[in-house]
Amino acid sequence: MYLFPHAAPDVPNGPMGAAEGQGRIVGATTVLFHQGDRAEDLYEVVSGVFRATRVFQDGRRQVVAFAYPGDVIGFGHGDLYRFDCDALTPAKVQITARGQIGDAIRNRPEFGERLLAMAAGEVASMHDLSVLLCRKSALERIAGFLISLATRTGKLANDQRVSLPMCRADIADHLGLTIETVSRNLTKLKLRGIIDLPGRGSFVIRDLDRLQDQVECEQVH
Amino acid sequence: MYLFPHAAPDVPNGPMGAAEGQGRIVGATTVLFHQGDRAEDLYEVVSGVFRATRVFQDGRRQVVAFAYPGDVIGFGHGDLYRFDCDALTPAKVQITARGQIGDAIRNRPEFGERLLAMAAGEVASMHDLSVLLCRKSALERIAGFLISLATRTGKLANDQRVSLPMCRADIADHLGLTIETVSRNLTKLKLRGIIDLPGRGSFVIRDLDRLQDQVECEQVH
DNA sequence: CGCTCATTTGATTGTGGTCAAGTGACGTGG
DNA sequence: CCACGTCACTTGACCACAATCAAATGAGCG
Repeated sequence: MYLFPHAAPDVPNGPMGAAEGQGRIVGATTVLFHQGDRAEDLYEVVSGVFRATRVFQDGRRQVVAFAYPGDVIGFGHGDLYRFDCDALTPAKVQITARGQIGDAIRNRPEFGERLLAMAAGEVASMHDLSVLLCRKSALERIAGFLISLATRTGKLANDQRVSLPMCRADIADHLGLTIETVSRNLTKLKLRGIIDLPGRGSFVIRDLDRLQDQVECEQVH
Repeated sequence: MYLFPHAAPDVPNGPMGAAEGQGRIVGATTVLFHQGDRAEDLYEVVSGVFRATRVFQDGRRQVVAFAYPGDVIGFGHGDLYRFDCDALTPAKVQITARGQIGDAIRNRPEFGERLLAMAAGEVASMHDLSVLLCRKSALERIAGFLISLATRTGKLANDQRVSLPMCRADIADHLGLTIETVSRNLTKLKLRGIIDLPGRGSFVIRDLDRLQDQVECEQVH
């Protein structure tokens, strides 16, 4: 679909190349598209954070992913977008019409390779999400989530303030938990001195080793 | 990674095209590759069913996916495979060296487009998995799993016998449940007359409508 | 200040996990 | 052919963790 973590570093001109697309500045809460809209564009996040949400008939919600700079949104849909996407912060996106992609691949095959590599990264990140969702304890999921946020913002170290632009409900719907459980376990991590919660929109890792110990479900090999 | 459901119908020569690769027949329990092996090949499932498994330090296991004919395995890894993959049944696979992919894209850009479409399908199926894992009740997950199996084998109808080549432990590790819970809920569906369990390796949908009612978490729109 | 909304905290319930025993299918060897 | 062993699965009893219901606290803003 859309999330290509860490594509940015080696993609100075953006994954689409500098030629395509136009930068667009959007405010917080701006909706890029709705579930069911015709899927006409790809969006590369230049700055800010976006949220991809699926809503179900019974009111349940799943936050499929959060998109950070370097991630690409809009890939992996059919004719219609499969989820809502809106901005959690003021943001900037680079837009590429999907219709141009076929042409672009034909004209510059290396572009196709790059897209493919991004798709592979996307698949890998969905794997990680499914592992997170399979982890039994709420504490493990939350610790894993915090680590993934810190990693993606390049702040996986002690005493760095990491922005937490999504609300508890978003975290809960992302991890398959309730807001109460998220809150309780964040508090638990804080009481243990592992993290700090200096206010609404951020957290600080105080003891990275112990935070990683919570996520003991690391892969063998 | 690897799962491109329903790619087969419109891909008569296999996703790699008839030219590449060689068919290979393997027996049940054959291991295609291990987690950590150098990721050198793509495998297209021609017949049979494969299982992709991640194992964690603490012994927990996740069955990331089951691969059916038309699905492709080995995509979306970095240098190393990210999971084990073995056959659940006697099977046949079509092998393409990953090293040839770059060349193939450069020479035949439409090949790149096709791979990209497959990757998109793969991402979509991982979305579905994450929805399945987020669904609250065990019954919903199992009902959803049964429906997805029936769909992928083209037997989504009443009174059709659907093969169930994976054991309870595989299902449990795929859905984030325990074997006992899987067993109990299969029994529950059977007692309600929704499915039949005519023996080890298969099930029969007796009341498709009610089975789908169990999975009421359908998407809006 | 007082409203609203997000978050936290508390009390209770319920689903699914855990531990344990029992059943059934299948294969082998006496 | 049947006894036995093994393995997968089922069933049962109990318990823990997270969901639910409910109330309190805190932050942001008019």
